[in-house]
Amino acid sequence: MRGRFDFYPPWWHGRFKGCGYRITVARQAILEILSKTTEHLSAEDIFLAVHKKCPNIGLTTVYRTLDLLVQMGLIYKHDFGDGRARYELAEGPKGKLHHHHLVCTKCGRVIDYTDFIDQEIELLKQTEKGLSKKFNFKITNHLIQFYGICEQCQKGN
Amino acid sequence: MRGRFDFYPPWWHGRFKGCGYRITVARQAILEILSKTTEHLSAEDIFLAVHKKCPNIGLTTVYRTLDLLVQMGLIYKHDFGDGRARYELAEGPKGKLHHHHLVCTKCGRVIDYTDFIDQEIELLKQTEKGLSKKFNFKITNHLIQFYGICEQCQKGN
DNA sequence: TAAATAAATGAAAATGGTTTTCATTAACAG
DNA sequence: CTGTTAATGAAAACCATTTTCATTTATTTA
Repeated sequence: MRGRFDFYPPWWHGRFKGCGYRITVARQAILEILSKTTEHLSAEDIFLAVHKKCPNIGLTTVYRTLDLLVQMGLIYKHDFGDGRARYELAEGPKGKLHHHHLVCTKCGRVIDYTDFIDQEIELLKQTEKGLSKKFNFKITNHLIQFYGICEQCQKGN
Repeated sequence: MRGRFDFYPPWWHGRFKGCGYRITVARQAILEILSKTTEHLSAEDIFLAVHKKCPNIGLTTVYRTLDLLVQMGLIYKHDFGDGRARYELAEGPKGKLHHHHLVCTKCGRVIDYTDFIDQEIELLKQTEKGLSKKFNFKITNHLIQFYGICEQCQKGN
């Protein structure tokens, strides 16, 4: 049975129209993949997932689409130090909790956490203010990440 | 005129000996370059600088030496998002102030800052403790970085 | 001090994620 | 439906970094 909103176009259509971008099969497929996972997918991950449904979509298009989505602010591009970029939906129609990441340096697992975010934000705000003033540096962004060994890797192997 | 300590081997010799590593011309040259700059040099920067004095030292050796130095904890390897790793001496014989970085997303300039570090460290400590407990994650490292536009880039160009 | 040995090195090739090129296809305004 | 132009796919290019392998060199041993 169809949900109540299935007759309306996906929420991101407006964003595309507003920017003059075309809504293509590839772009819809890629956004669909990203909106159906909580993982941090690499370009290749996304390519493989998209490929199952649309085998004619190439890796190049995946990269180009991801760049576009990052530039539009629809997704985040992360570097967890494993030599490949990872992507994550920035927000859904309902919005999404701001979070930071715990990265396991052994298996590469990434854990999102929202705890302590308030304190972090507070500190960041103060630091940003101080640094902006002292160095006359206009801060637009920050990166906080913790590295270590996850539960699983501490136990077996 | 020679300084008082020029007759003693450089302070890192002990570290090498202790680990069973050999003290070679290339390693000394690379460490010398790194200890004479406050900049965040890329492997190629270092290769070029070393090349002036010792044209026979190859880029491969620079990469290998940098890996070794990182592993020994003598230098830090940073990723400021410009597609190449950057290296910085971790500490001198007198030690070095712990600092974080402000990265200009326009020109790539990196500013070290030590201000607010105490508060940051305090927050990090608390956060690490909380996260370790909640996720049973053994945190070994963290990354804090601010991005924005530097003074020069705000003005001209 | 000279020979032995194992680590370190240089040059060239390989790797691998990402970007560019260019001819073709498809979205969508009219 | 048709023309315009953005979007695309395939292949090649890119570029920082790593690997291979034969040679050199720092250090050990005799």
